[in-house]
Amino acid sequence: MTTPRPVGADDVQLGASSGAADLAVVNSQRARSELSSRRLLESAVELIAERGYERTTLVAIGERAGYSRGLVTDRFGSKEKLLWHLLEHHFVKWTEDSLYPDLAGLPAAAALNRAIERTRDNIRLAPTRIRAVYSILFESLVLVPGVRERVALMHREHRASTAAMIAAGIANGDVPATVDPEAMADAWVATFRGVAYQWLLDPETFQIDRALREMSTLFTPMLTAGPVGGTEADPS
Amino acid sequence: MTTPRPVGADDVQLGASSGAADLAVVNSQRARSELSSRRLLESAVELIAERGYERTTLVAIGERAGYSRGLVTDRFGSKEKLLWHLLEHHFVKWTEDSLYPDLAGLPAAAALNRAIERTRDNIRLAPTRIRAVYSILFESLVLVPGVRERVALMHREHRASTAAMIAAGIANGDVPATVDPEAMADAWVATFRGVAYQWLLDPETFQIDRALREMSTLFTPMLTAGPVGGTEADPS
DNA sequence: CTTAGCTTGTCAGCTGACAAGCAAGGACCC
DNA sequence: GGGTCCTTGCTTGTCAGCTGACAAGCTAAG
Repeated sequence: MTTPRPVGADDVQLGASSGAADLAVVNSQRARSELSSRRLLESAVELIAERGYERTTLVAIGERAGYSRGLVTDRFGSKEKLLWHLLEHHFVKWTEDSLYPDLAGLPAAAALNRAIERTRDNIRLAPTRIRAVYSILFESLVLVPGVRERVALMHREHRASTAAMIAAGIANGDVPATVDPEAMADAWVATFRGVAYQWLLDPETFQIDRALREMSTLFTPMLTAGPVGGTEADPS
Repeated sequence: MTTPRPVGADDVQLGASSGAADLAVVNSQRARSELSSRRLLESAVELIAERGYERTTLVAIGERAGYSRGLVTDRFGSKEKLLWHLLEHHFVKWTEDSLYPDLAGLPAAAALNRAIERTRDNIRLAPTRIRAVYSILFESLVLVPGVRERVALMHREHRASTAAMIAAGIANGDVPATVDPEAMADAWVATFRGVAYQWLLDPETFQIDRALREMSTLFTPMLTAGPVGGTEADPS
């Protein structure tokens, strides 16, 4: 038995598949374990995207990755630790390291539109990963309490930072003073999650691009201090 | 063994607890079975609201209702059939028989505000039942495929009827012609679901009343053909 | 030879389903 | 009205399938 040596946050670059290197058999032990860890994570993400976390079996993860059923436990310690790894790595880290910096300094309306664009790009580029993330977010409602609390905290922070952004916009006149920052942040995050929910629920029928566009149509005027109270109804 | 005799849709009026009758021991067999069915459904709803469907055990349902573990299967046939019963009874039936008629004939903006009010009332009056329903909606993403398809269908219909309502509003001038009915319906349903999600996720912190109010603030102007493009910014 | 990577054997806990059985209700007959 | 017997409501015994965890062991790297 190998001592459970949890994969560090930066051991693995999931999604950045190094392509041909997979076959150029570098048999160094370090390389082997990195490869297998990456494959395990990929399998896990795929399976979670397909059927959620609870219905995903360690056996299934191992087999799809081309290994045995025991490797996941050996690598990550337990199934739940794997979940935490995915949660922190794919969601929290992405939000904090990639999304937030990208929005920094933008006026509120522009920032929210940028967030929409980023989401659309992500869905186009890595739909499986996004599905897996959202799957976990929704499933967290009925998982181990700890996970739900973590996700709840993420959302609290997300609402808070959105509200802060809107409040800043009010302070320097970009956003109408009639807006309630916290309430608006509630609605913003809600719409985002609801769009994701419907997409997961019914990928074939629900047109997520249209829905994201509509979000922009809906929120932009509310966050824009129009020249004189225009609904932008008549740009002709 | 008793032949599995599934409870008919109108055998049981869940929630309409007849109060004192519980103790006024009417030992008629018919009365006994109605009482036990009602109690079983109540327990199931409570437990699903607390921990979701999959983590709810037949043993737990029976025990909480004051019966044995075997009764649920005997009454409903299987755990999954119980789920279907709740789904059709609590959600579909409520929407079609109670909500839709209530909105009929109202202008779009008024109808949507009425839907918000109804939701708020429901949450105040029967929070547990509402939590259970939403729990099932979100959990359906990772349940037996059949359930998910049913829920997806419900949402398709819900979007369609919302879009139709908006389109009708455009036709008779209540709603600005710039609005895209389908896209608006997408966003509307999305916001509703996202508000519910955050409420389930974090009941203590998320202020659902505020969020519902903000939904109104957000959608009402978009669905109202203002006198002359007013954002309703200044009602003073 | 030592250690790391990975596999396989094995086990225990849980859960839903089903069948057999018990006790109380209720209809029918006298 | 009271006794008999069938029916209904409910319980308990039991089982099989699944799954995550752990330990021992094999193979190849170093």
